[in-house]
Amino acid sequence: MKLHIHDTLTRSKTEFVPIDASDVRMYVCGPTVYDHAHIGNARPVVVFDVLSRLLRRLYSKVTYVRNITDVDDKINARAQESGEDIREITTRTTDIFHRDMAALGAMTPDVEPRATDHIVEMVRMIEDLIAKGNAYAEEGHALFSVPSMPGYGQLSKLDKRDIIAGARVDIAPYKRDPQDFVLWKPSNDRQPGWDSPWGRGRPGWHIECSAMSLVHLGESFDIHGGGLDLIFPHHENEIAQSKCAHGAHSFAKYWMHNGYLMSEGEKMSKSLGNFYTVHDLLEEYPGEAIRLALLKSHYRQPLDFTKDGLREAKTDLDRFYGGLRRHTGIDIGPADVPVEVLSALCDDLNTPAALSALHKCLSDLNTAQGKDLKDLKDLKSRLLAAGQLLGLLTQDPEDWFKWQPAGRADAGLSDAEINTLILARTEARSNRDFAASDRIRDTLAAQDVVLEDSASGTIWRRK
RNA sequence: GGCGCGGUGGCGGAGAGGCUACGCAGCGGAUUGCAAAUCCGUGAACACCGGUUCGAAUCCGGUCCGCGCCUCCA
Repeated sequence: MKLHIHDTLTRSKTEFVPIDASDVRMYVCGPTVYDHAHIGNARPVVVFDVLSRLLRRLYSKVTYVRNITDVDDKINARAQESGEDIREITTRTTDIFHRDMAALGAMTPDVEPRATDHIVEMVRMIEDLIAKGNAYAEEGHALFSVPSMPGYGQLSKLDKRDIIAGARVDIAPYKRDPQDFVLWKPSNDRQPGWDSPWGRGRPGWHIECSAMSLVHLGESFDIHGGGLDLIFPHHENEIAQSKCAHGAHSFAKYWMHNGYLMSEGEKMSKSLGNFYTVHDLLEEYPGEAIRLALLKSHYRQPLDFTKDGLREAKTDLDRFYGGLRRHTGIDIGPADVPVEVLSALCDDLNTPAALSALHKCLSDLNTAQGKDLKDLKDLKSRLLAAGQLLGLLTQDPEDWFKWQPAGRADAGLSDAEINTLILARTEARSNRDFAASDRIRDTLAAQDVVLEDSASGTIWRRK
């Protein structure tokens, strides 16, 4: 099946044709590790995780690179405030990021390069740009000369006048042109720095991604992804650096950007305090519910992330896992992903349409009572295969229903206590003592434990 | 000011010139000791004003509302 994606360069949906079908290469901008990832950081991780899963289904080999930015002035500022060592901040934050993203069901990228491991390549690239006349050194800085690149501004569709008119600060004296941007800047003794032809310093923001994509994917690769907010200046400048260094036909063939996030109807901002970190949300909700809440809208649409939406996503998953739990005894076999799911994803990653098809799979399974075993096995296998492609429905239903929030003040009833109460209730029911039976059910309900009676016994779940 | 995105039923959210998804919630029914779960059925929408068209939620123009970006520092 042919994959179509929306390319930011042309602002239109186009057929995806890989440069090399035997190795599809994708680069996505990863986090700057100075603080916990918020839900806005999680969106591109989840979106491009789905894309990488889809690509792996369509092509024999995929190389997915997502970097860690561990040198940045925001990190330096954090170290200044807290007194914590920069290395400690970046290591600790990276570990938490890994755990949080794993909880969202995001697979580890094939390569996760760190900026500080690629300083040599960055310096080499800057030297190359200077040698080619696309950059210059001035007062300990190295700067990219924007007028040296004829097509600058193609990704963001900004022209020179707009960029200068929009500049929010006075133009630094070491710039030859107001649009020029920093490739390398000098560091003082308290700032991290590396020796370079321009003195001890550190890289500018954009050069790292140009250098890391070069090392791990080559001069040309297929897809470059990230959030909408990175189009300008970050991606525009990456294009400038890489194309000037390696030729007009080099660098990313397609650009994909996910839409921005709002939170509870307002734009996310620290002053409003409506800033959900993934880490905090995971204290209250299963990671899979967060993932589903993100995938319920199309990746390019604006998304208003709310607790209500999260609760709804959890309810959706209760239904899916409920269906699976009812068929626990049915083994699964190899199954094709339903064509509706695959075609939805191949249409520019239309996850809402794919989820709609996933619900159809569930209905098919739920209405299959009385059908023979082979049908049930097929239906269950198809549902799970479809879920797998979306990174959903990957856990044991029992684990899903027994999950309880880590952030809860009182731990509630243990599994064993619940089972004991259910046993007592079953005894009461067999004596037709429904008053006692209902009392026990009310007790459990007060602890957010819901019972379901069936011919084969009573099962329970936490709400 | 410049560039760009969006406004769909009570809610979430696809689609996109005639076939009007899907989910949650609601309502009616089946089932159940009663529930829960499940199943069956069901009402309900395309921000506003013009235009194009046999036909517009979908295309065009305008209005209103919400949001993003406008380098290096923050």
